[in-house]
Amino acid sequence: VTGAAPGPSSIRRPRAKRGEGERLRDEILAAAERLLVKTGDADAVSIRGVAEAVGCTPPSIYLHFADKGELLFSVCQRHFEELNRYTEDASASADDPVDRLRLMGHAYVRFGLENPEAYRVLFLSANKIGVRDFDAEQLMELTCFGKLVATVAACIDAGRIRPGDPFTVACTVWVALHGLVSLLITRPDFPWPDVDLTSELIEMTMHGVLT
Amino acid sequence: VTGAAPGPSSIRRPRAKRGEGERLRDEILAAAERLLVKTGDADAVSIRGVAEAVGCTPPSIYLHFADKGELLFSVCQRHFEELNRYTEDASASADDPVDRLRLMGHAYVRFGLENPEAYRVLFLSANKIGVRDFDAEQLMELTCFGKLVATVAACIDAGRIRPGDPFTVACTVWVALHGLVSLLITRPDFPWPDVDLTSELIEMTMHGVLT
DNA sequence: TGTACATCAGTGAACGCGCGTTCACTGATGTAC
DNA sequence: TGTACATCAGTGAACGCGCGTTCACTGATGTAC
Repeated sequence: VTGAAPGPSSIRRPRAKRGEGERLRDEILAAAERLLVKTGDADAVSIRGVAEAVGCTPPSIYLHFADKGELLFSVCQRHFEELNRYTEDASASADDPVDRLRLMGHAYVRFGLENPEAYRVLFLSANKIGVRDFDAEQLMELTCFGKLVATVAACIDAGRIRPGDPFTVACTVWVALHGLVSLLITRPDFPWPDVDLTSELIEMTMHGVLT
Repeated sequence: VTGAAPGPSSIRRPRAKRGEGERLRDEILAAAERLLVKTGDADAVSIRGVAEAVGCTPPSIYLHFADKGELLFSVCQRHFEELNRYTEDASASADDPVDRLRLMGHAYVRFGLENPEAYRVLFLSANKIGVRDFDAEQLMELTCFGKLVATVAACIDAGRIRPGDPFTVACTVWVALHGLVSLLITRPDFPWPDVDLTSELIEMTMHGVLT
């Protein structure tokens, strides 16, 4: 009633110096990521919302991204890199391939539970982020699936996992882990048992796969 | 250019007879279900879209549903009933509890792959369908999870599955199956191996769990 | 050293669109007297 | 049998909103001569 703020919470950021136009690009990406994580829904992130969060106007975003799809695609790439960091760190800390497999599983689940909205965007929403898709090759690399296959192969070579196609085995392992993360995220209201379900599942998977 | 149709493809349905007002309710539900299955996205189903599909006007929908959330909630209930039919049929055809478990798993996956958009709505989207939630008790019943727990318990009693809490074991089994369905649905572009991954996963799960 | 010009980093206003929902209404059908 | 009235099953028009995107522009900073 007392007419406090002029518009919405529109704090204008200062215009970048001559050579620093790319700085806005980073700020847009960061803001889009924040909003995506906050809402967990690509549809809920709007160009206008991002612009307001950054403190610029909507058209400015088109100086750095062709359209909304390209913006969201870039955000996803960042999330994938974060996931890679999780599993990379985990697998680096063990020499035994079976231990490494276990640790990677735990790291994967931990990434999902600590970044549920990011996980939702990466694996739970339709793969059309805007118009753009990730192709098969990109997916292989980005989802750290390559590392998983290699680790499984090492286990098989060492005679620790029953002989079989490493790729297929890696798929079943990934599938099981993904099921856990996605259900814990989308159905937090389900009366989950009061045990460490992650360990429970990983041990079940291990037992199902080991020699 | 030749001005054929008057509005959009607006074919008006005839008004119901005096006592048959409830018929529109069914038609709305059916149309909403069709649209939901076609788009696979609750956000993409609009009151106006449903109205046009039915052949009535948007306000008519409010004669039968309080708001959009209530409409979508009702559609979900129908899908859950369909899922129950799948698993019911499958489990009825085997006496051995382990066989029954296997069959239920296959039926669950089959439901998901044959009704991907329904599955997406039930298990992949946020659990806020509009404003309404399914509560824990409803979920237990609707997802046919109770049957799964009972079957697992039967397996344990028969000494076929390693001793443990049936509920927890059922969770890990569900989690694994869900992971398969959801990844096959959301990532059809992933270079899945050319094997029956469903059987592969179910056998892995069984091997991980059986005595 | 001065000035015209190019470029960079944006802005302001508007476009047309589809959305959920509300409101006042209409016309057919039944019922009471 | 006639008529006033209630109810049922809707409709038409409008509300205000947020959206992606485009267009013409602006003002500061650098560069060439």
